[in-house]
Amino acid sequence: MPKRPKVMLSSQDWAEAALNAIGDRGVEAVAVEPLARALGVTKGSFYWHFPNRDALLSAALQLWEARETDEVLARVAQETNPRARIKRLVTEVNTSRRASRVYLALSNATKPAFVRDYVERVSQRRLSFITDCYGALGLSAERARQWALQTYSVFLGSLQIRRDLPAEWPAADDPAFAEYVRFLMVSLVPPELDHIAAEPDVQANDRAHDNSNLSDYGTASADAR
Amino acid sequence: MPKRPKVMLSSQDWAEAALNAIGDRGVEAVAVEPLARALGVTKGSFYWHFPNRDALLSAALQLWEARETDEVLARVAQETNPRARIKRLVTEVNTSRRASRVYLALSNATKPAFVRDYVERVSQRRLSFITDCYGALGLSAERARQWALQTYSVFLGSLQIRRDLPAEWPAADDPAFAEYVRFLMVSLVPPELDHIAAEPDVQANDRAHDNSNLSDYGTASADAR
DNA sequence: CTGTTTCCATACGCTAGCGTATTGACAGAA
DNA sequence: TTCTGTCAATACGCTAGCGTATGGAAACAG
Repeated sequence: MPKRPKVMLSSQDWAEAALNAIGDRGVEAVAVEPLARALGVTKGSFYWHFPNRDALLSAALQLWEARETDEVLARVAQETNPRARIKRLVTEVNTSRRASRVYLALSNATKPAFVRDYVERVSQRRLSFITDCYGALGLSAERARQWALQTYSVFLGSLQIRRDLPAEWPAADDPAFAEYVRFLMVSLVPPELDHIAAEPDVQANDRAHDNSNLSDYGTASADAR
Repeated sequence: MPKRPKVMLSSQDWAEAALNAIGDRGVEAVAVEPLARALGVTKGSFYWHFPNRDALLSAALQLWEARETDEVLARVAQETNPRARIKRLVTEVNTSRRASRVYLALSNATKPAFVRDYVERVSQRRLSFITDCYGALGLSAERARQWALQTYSVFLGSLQIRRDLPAEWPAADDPAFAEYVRFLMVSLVPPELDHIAAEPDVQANDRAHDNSNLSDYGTASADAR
């Protein structure tokens, strides 16, 4: 006697489950039949909502890209000055463990080629955001680019260390974590950078209002090279 | 009439091919029949040299771990002082593109659980090596640990950026690359660290290492615009 | 009550890859 | 020559997952 769940599945539910599977066991785990089993249904359900597996993956990736953008916007809304934004970024590496795993899994996927497109767009957007933060401090384009590459490298590397050597990484509640973040900030946004903005570049304050570079997909600074 | 190649395959050849497959298309690509086709033989050859697929993967991983250790030793042999060693490390991120891809592929693999053991050992060894470099500069254990985490993060993050956003990364022959490395070194091994051994005030690092971050480079590149 | 739409189950064929069993070719030793 | 060990080809069965086809049950409309 198969029980009939009153609540029926939507394509959103499938995409959500796919994203979870990616975070837990990688892109390969986005398989129709195993996912159906996990959701308590069969393939028959899936192939009503989606034409094939790639469509599910695309839906999951769109969901991911949208959320990744939303989260960045949420972080931006809270912090106003560039220094606080960068610190926020470094700190929040340790908040959503799941988001980290999803990103790492996706960034390494090769099988469906279109995954790379999503990863590239998100990565590009993140880097552009950081670059803009340094630009708002009054740095030149080339110099902001260097600082941003360094900071984004630390950001990405932290994700990996926390995954591959969790014992070496201080827990978020450990006081050593806060201390390490302060340590990082000295290297990533040294105090002198604030004086750069004050001295030679008076329009640095105007740049503080310029949040629009987040909605334009980061193409503005992409052609800076 | 099947041609008989005079040179027969050894288990080493299989392990080598497996490593290449990992670097090119991920751990999933270590499949018996496809690899056999690539080597111009059939499964019959493989199952004489190995009992199963996992054995091949183990062989490839042992090969990888051994070489990873050897390469580090080779790097150590060339550079004597800690500062040069760290710079070497950062620079050589861009030398062996293949080794980078292999590491990234392995570090994201989940399917055969024992892969994680190899990755963890290699990662641990790398981090310890960097920590020792900073320790050799006279830093306390806790301090060296922070610096090492930062440097290893940059190291790992650079690998990812170069893979996911190759357009944003300067080519090894580009003069911008050498400039970026010099920029990084100021953050990762600031000059003050050399004098720490003489003055054991560990807390002074925070203040000390921020006094020449920009003076070094503000002159090096006359920013246009 | 009858028909239609929506969502899911079942059954089927297909492919790729794993592992086994058997046979065969060739080289060197006896 | 004959025997034996080494390396490889072939043939087979098995599993997991994709995609299709078809049927069925519930909700809703008329």
